[in-house]
Amino acid sequence: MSVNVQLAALFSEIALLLELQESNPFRIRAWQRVAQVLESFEEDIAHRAEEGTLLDIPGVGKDLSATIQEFLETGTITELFDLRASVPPVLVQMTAIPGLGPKKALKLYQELGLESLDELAAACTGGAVAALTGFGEKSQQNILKGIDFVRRISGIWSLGQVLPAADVMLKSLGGLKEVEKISIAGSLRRMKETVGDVDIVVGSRAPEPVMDAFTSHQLVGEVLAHGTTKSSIRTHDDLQMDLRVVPPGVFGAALMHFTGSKEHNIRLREMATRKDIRINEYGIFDVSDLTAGEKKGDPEAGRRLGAATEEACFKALDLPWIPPELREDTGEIRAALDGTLPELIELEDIRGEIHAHTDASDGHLTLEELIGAVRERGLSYIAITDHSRSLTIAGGLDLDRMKWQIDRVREADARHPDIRVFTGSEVDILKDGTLDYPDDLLAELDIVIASIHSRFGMSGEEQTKRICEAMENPYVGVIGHLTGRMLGERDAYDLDVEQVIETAVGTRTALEINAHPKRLDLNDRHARMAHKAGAGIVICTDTHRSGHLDFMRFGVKVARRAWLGPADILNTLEADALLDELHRKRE
DNA sequence: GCCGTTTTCGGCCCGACTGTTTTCAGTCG
Repeated sequence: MSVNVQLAALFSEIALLLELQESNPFRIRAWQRVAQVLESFEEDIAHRAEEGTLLDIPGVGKDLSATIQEFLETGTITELFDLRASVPPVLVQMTAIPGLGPKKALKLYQELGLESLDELAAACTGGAVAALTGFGEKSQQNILKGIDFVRRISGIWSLGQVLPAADVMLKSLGGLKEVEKISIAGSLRRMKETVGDVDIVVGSRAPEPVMDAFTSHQLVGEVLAHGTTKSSIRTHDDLQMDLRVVPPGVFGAALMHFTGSKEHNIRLREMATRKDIRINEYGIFDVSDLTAGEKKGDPEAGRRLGAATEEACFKALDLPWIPPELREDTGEIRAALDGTLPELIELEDIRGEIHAHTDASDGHLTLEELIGAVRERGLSYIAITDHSRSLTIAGGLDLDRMKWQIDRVREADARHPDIRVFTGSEVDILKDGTLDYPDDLLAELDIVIASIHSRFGMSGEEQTKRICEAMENPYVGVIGHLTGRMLGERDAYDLDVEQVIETAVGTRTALEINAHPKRLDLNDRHARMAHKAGAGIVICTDTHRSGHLDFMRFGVKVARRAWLGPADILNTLEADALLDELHRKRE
């Protein structure tokens, strides 16, 4: 885990502990804000500290910069140490229960003297919670359910897990005659690599039938809230979905609001407030002529400057439309103001796939089936990159089979004049950084992707050296799935990503954005870092089965979140130009 | 705790739903 991410987690913990101490809410927000900034901060925070430019980071002042320094120098934060000692751990556990925040957790702790979630569950069963003022029978039941939920679920979902359910719900609701407009919102629309829930926004003049259809849908396991404009459900698989229904005339404002991110919205509103403009889910309002009382009562008070579409809302703020993938408060508002928003890559820009497995190793498609699938999707080239000999578990090809493979791929290429079929391999990087095939074999291949599939436990220093060593090989065009992480299953192995990127630039080796929804590796932050440093980037699906080529859209989304355009991705090039790029290091 | 093309002090985004209350606090997104 990078220092930035470590610090972000610690700052979030400090914010929560301060909240449980009933500190000044704005002080709490200061810690939260910097935690969020650090999470997506591209540069290594240690470098900024060395440069002495910590104070230039938005939200970092005298105290927080001193805390960052302290952590970098000592590995600990005194304030956090003290907070942990003074806040009972059960309070932190309680705030993970849906519906329980700091205030209620504190009340339960103080009134009932609880020390664990088990004791809280017992207090609920015994009726002690319902007897407290501010709580009742319903709260008591909800807390019991919540404890069960906390113990069962991580609340982190990968895109591949949520999209099918989201599509089903979107289709069902979209088919209702009352629904005029509908869209996914929230982190799923921003295409974060993992999401906590599914947000849907509907434009309709008749909200009740839409709400009823939503809360009684066959996917629903439990209804969490059911209002006239807002409802929440949990599916049988424990995935939460929130639906918001607004009049079609304010759909754009609602979509913008519920797409977030929260930090992006806050930044926009802070900016708008200075100009006496109010932003909410009903529109962008000029409130300069209103009294304080008028502003308070009616969320739609004032002169509406925009609401129907997102474009109109951004225009009302003198901004161009900002793509959802950029709305993370990482400089997109500044760029929009300056007119320097990047042109982002689209799925249609991708010309070919260069990482795919056939049934010669562990893929499920024959060579011909794979070529057919490539043709169906309008791509113009494919590289056949089956596994190398050491990866016996995945049917890696030994030297003889590899030679057979090269011949049959060349034959296939000749058979299909409309699709360029490249020879290739996903060759294993061995423990010492050498490759699983000799150089004279690699030299025959059009495309060599080098990846790590073994010894994930090596130290960060060793692992970094191993990968950098592999990049020094002149035939290695691409490093596959750089960090090896599997979302929800396996953490990234220890690695100095900055060092690897530097070597990639120096050796002219491209880095892969692996588009499999469980991998998404490089992630958006690393991809942005790599591009800024000048590394070449390809987006690959690592196809093993029918349908996997469609993962490309996930990889494209990662690239978009990394601010990358078509010119920044190598497999937007035509076949020959791509090969030239990947072979430059062979010269 | 941070911050300033209205401020170095006084602000700091906005609204819906729930459950418990007789008008609202807490939680959530």
